[in-house]
Amino acid sequence: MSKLQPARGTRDIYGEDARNMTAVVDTFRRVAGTYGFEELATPIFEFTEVYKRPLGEASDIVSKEMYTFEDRGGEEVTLRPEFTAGVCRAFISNGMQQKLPCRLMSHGPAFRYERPQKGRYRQFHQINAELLGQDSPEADIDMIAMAWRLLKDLGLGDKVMLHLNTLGDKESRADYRAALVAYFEGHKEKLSEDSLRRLESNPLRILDSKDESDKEVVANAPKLSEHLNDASSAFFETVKKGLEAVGVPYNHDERLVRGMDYYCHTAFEFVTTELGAQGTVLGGGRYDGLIEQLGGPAVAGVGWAGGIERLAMLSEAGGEPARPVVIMPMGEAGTMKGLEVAETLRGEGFVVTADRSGNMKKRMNRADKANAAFAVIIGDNEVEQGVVTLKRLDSGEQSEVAFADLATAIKTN
RNA sequence: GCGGGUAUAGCUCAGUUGGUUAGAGCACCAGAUUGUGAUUCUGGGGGCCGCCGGUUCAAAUCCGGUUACUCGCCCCA
Repeated sequence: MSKLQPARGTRDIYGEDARNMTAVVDTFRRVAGTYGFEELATPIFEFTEVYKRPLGEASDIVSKEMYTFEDRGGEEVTLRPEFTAGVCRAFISNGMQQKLPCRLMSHGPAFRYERPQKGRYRQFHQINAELLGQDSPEADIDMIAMAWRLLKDLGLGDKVMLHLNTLGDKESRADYRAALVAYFEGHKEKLSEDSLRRLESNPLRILDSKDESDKEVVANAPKLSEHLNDASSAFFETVKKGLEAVGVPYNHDERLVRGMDYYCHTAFEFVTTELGAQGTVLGGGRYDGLIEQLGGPAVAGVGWAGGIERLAMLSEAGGEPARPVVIMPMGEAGTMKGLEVAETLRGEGFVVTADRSGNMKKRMNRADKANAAFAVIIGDNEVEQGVVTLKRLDSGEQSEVAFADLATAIKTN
């Protein structure tokens, strides 16, 4: 057992995992591209202020979830825990409000100092899409439709379910929050210890508590849908109608909430039951107050982020790598000719590697393990005659082929 | 930060009521075949039994601690 391990909550990604994750990102790029999104790569760390300001000093998030450091120049910096704040900062920094709307896609690592679990790492990877500068419900529909198309393209149409809710506008939210707190205050004796704390810090979170006694209390709690003002319910109705129009199945989940108060209207999550407690595979919503809170103009925003590891685990979209052609030169002349032949074949689009060490048996053995389709043997005999010995590894049959005919012979075999 | 489970070879795992040189399969290396693989046969390398301490004549095995992994809780921007 080696003592050299990656740091807690981090891991090396290679082989099948790497292929699956790459496939998720490739699919994301292609799909988001068809919705007019362009790439924005922000730094993976920012001044701590960028992440801290929208959250409020005292929250658990700031105090125990962020990777925060003081750098050598004495600056407080934080490894990005999510994409949205950094994207909004980039939007402000680069004056992007000059050409609204902005459709921005990003992907890469993010960091949270948490206890690792299945599908939850300290360094994890996300795909992220933000649509800035559209405050109409149709923008929300576009975003959800795009997420749904991505999930379907990843083969997850049957494995995930869309949970949808509205948080209403500022006024509706404040109204509801007050009603909710009043209700829970009257049922304190039945609430769990955790929820009593939440009553102070984040009452909406009591709604998705996993405690059985809490669930009983929640069942009769006032509903947000009963506290929506006209504008808010009209907004939500449009979103629902739009989803039906574009064929995205959804489930109105009144317990789906967001804690931070820059969120408004649409909140959604695509959830699977196949990943234990970490069922959310992609989630997002509308955050019209965020950019202003960061010190920018009043620009509306709606976006989502998806966990690449979780999506990759479910979809296994990576497939197998292309089968290589392995060059096996024998002798000096063969080695030189082998270099030349390899380059020619690569130019034709083949995956070509060379195995120049060991006896023929070893080389064949390695070629077999590499899942090679062909072995190309080039010895002194072959060089003299201007041919190679081409062996098809699946059948074991082999024949001599002129240099000039090699690419064609491989293609047609 | 809090609770449960697990820790034996590169991987997956056996290992009896504590008992003498700790096993298997797969993988790896070599040979049978010095220019022909995947099948077969023969042989081989590899383990401080996570770590530290305790009980005992004796610990992979029992006890305590610790670390890592894992499942859940908190949190989830």
